[in-house]
Amino acid sequence: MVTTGGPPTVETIAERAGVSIASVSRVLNGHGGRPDTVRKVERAAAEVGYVPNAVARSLKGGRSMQLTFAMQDIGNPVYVAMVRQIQTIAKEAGYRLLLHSTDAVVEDELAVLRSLADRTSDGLILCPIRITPEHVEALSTAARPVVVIGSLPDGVPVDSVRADSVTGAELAVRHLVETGRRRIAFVNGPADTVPGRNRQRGYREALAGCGVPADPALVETTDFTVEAGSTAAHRLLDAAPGIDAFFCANDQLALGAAQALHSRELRIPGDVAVVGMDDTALVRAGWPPLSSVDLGSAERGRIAARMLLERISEESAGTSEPAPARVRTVTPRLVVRASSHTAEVTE
Amino acid sequence: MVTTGGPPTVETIAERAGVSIASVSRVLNGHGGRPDTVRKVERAAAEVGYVPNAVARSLKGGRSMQLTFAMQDIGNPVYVAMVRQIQTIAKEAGYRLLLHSTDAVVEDELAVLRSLADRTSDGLILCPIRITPEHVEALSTAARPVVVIGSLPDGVPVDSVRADSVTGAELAVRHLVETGRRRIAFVNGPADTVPGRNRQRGYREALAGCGVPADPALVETTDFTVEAGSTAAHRLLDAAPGIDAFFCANDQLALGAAQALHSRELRIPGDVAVVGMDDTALVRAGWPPLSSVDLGSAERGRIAARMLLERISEESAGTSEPAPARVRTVTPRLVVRASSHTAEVTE
DNA sequence: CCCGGGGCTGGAAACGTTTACAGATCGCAC
DNA sequence: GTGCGATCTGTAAACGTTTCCAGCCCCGGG
Repeated sequence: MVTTGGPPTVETIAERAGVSIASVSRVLNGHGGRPDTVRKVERAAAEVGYVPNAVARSLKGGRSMQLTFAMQDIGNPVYVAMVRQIQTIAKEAGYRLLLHSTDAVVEDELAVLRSLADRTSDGLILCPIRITPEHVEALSTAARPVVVIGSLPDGVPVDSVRADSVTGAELAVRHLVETGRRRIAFVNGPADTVPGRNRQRGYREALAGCGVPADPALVETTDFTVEAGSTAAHRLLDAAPGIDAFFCANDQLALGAAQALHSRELRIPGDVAVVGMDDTALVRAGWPPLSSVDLGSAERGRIAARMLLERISEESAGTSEPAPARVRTVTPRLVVRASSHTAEVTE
Repeated sequence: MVTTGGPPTVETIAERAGVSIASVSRVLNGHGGRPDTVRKVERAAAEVGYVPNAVARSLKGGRSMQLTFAMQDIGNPVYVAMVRQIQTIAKEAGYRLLLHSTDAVVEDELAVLRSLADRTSDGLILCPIRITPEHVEALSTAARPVVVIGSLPDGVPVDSVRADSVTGAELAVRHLVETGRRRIAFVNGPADTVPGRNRQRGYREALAGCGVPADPALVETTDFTVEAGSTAAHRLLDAAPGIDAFFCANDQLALGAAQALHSRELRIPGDVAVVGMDDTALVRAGWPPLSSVDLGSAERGRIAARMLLERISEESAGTSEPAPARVRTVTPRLVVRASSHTAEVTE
């Protein structure tokens, strides 16, 4: 009476093969069995097209073989790069990947963290844009291993992998100064975010380090989009004469700045150099190809995924004391392309 | 003795509240109960920070509340647009989203289809790049509802939502002809894919319809990337004199063509017009902003998600006969921007 | 006072799998 | 032939939830 219409289960196979469900399970998981038992079970399983119910398996085993990646908006190429790496590593290890766009809603991020307790996911990679006290609380009490891509306050017992935007910004500014630029404008993203603050700091410190005077009129703060970049660049060009370079906190902003320059018939890099940040696929979209600081998005994704898997296996190995939180920092790398050459050169 | 170290379960709450697990479940699902029972249970649940085990719930209920989206590569902005819509709709309906990159490996696509039987996912949205007989077989016997984004042979009992690339290509070519272009080159993606074939057909038919002679020397076939677009454009410009427009089967290809033109100091659209396809976020990345045919990626994603949810609820409503396969076609829309204006105009 | 009925409640089964345990089977050496 | 060990097998429990069903309580009407 197991031969109902539903999909085949171990019981269906057991009946067909004339053995117990325990034997079916053992054979199917390669845990031994007499040769003829193995044969009968495998045959029956193939005949009915048996596929194990992963949900039941998860319930028994306590592991869902799913990882979650939560970021604000998959539209951002930086997150796309991360998703790619994470997905690849997850797949290799036999995990599926759950995607979560939080739209930068704090409440959503917290909901994701809390829902770790529902056993749906074995671990979480989170890219928070801001860290509130609630985040710290939720991270500390997370029901499953979490890896944060971004910077965390000291003392939060959670692994993290961070970019070094300060150094990254310095790389860009120094490069511009070294190639003869002096009036270097800075188009930044929202200043109340961690990346925003750090990139601003790197910009200032590099200028100071190079002995170039800082001019507040050369800094604009706006959203991380192409349109915002264009608008900001226009504003800067109107207000501050003599700008010979744009350093932008983001490739999107840099593309926007490049458009503003084009529409004013200014030449890149002849009249004005442009350097972006993140080194996303977008650098090859515009003209000329965009110099950009690679903050290691792909690498951060890869490292985060590896760290998470490691935590998960540590956890299931049941070591008494959990290892202390690990922090990895990825070193930035400046990629010079035509948009910041001294003379106009095809890359 | 339920008070073990593990996470709280209905049993933990039942003990604490002095009621049975059945009552706990009922209260927590809002299925009535005496006021004081409700109070006790809710209080106990709050005290221990109870979160229901979604896996157990799935096992009992037969639904995982997860949808799967499988495409070749999340790096493609077209898929990003789809993911966004799908994720939004899934979330609204209480579903989580599983992502699957198949890297265009047929075997992977089939594996995804077959794994629908493992109960992990309640439905699948699939973007196949090619349809093999194995696909047809696997689609017909899929264990869960599937919606295909793309074109399916007649008779496959699966919902699908398709773009109309033929008409889309015609829109682009007609627009170019109407604005005075005569030597219209075509940079296509791989010709052995459905979109590749259809875009080629649209190009040819539009030319014929407009009375413009077709010249095989004006057509290049390559991969769907920026670099390939640039290379192909260079080849065409070398081989076929007098080209005054590029129609590209893809925004990436169009950006590549634009770069080739820039590096040859040809003006867009003054000397050569450029029109892309898909109307992705990339159209605003280059300069000038790119005209493009919107094939409705976002809309296709949205429709596919809705269709899938509808199928799922039909299925669980247990209607005797499944409704026949639905096919929806999204009508393309030409978005004219500066890259194909008759005279150079800032958008 | 007794009976009937409506709403709550608790016990138990079910979803499909893995696995501990005990019992069966086998081969082999004595 | 007997005893022993190793290997395999089947029964049953467990994972955490929802839900069927029977029984209970309480209340109102006769």
